[in-house]
Amino acid sequence: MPPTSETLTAERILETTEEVLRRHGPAKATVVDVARALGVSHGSVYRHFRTKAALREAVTKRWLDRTSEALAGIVAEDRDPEARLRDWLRGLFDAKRRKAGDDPELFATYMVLTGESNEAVPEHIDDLTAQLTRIIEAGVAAGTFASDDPQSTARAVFHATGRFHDPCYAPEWAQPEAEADFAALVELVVLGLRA
Amino acid sequence: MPPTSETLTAERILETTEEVLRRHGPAKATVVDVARALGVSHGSVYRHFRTKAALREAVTKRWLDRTSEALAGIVAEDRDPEARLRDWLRGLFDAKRRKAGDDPELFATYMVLTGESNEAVPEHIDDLTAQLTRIIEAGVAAGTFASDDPQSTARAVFHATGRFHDPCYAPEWAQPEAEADFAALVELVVLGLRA
DNA sequence: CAGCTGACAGATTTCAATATCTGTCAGCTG
DNA sequence: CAGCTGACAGATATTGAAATCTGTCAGCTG
Repeated sequence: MPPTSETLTAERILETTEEVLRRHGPAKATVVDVARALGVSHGSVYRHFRTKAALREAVTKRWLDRTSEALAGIVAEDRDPEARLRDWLRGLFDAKRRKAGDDPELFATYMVLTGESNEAVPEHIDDLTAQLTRIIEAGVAAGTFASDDPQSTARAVFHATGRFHDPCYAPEWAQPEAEADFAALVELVVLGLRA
Repeated sequence: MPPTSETLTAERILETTEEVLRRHGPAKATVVDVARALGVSHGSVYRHFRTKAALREAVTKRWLDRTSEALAGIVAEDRDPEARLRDWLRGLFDAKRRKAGDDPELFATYMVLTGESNEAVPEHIDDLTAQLTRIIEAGVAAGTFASDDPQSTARAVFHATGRFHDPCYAPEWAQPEAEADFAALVELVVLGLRA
């Protein structure tokens, strides 16, 4: 829990809200709980976030952004685009699977939060498809990928691999055939992209 | 509603259960309701179905099988495998989208039912991937598709197109970009299959 | 006076009493 | 006597009263 004597900042509220969500779950985590954990009145929390929904959405955005940032490194590298695409898809799958497997309750909590939020998820998907677009553009430039519209192709690749990053499939990720299915799907997608 | 004077048969119970589910929804449709609609005591329903869950699962299976049967025709045709694959994927997408769009409440009801059932959905998926496998095998035989393991490739195609047949994406099917996204995804998949 | 508090109204959630449902079975009926 | 009925026990769902929460704001405090 963060120290209670510093000035109250949006950042500290977000950290504490994450903590309260982890402890109480999405259904029982109240603004009053967050305020109590921070040692302030709940009115002070409303000074930084207009509504409870806005607070939850901000927490959700932070959580999603952590995944995007981890993958941004692969996009920025200067390597064979096909290898980067494979690593990027693998990185996304592993990150999601790890989150879902390591702490299923927390993952379920964020599933509820993303379901509530209208902005956070589309923004996250835009982030990710923008990254994919850059990799595919690099592949087209290098002559290894064929695409007359990298943005649309990136969407197609993102949709095609949904089974291995969309949270609604999280239960399947633990099954033994998941690895082979992932490999087969990536192979199909990469073949479809080749010039 | 079916006539009440005929002998009580599993088939009549299933029809009436569908009717009751359509009218009352999954949460409020009880075995007593079904028995009342049939003009019998609920004990008689339990003579044909051991539990309420078994009754619901049987209704779910019937519903899913109707989709499989509609697509089986395309598999059996004697045409260019690539064209059949395109038609099959289009047929699956259209069938699901129509079900979801025409009667959203009934679709939501069946989403609940499939969520309850442990057998029906995997069986349905096995049905569909078996159909896909036959089309891909035909393509390999004809030399238009490349695959060293049509069954695994069929799974990959099924997974790749999940966004356009998996009910968890039903809300997206009504959006204007769905058509273009579907076309782009089918193109990617077909390119990935070409010999 | 910028930032925090705490009382407040209306909305939401909890909880326990009450009603309904599931699944069984002894016995009725045609 | 094959098939159906309806009463029953335990499980589940509904209901409404009480408790809690959300969001506001007038006023306190450093």
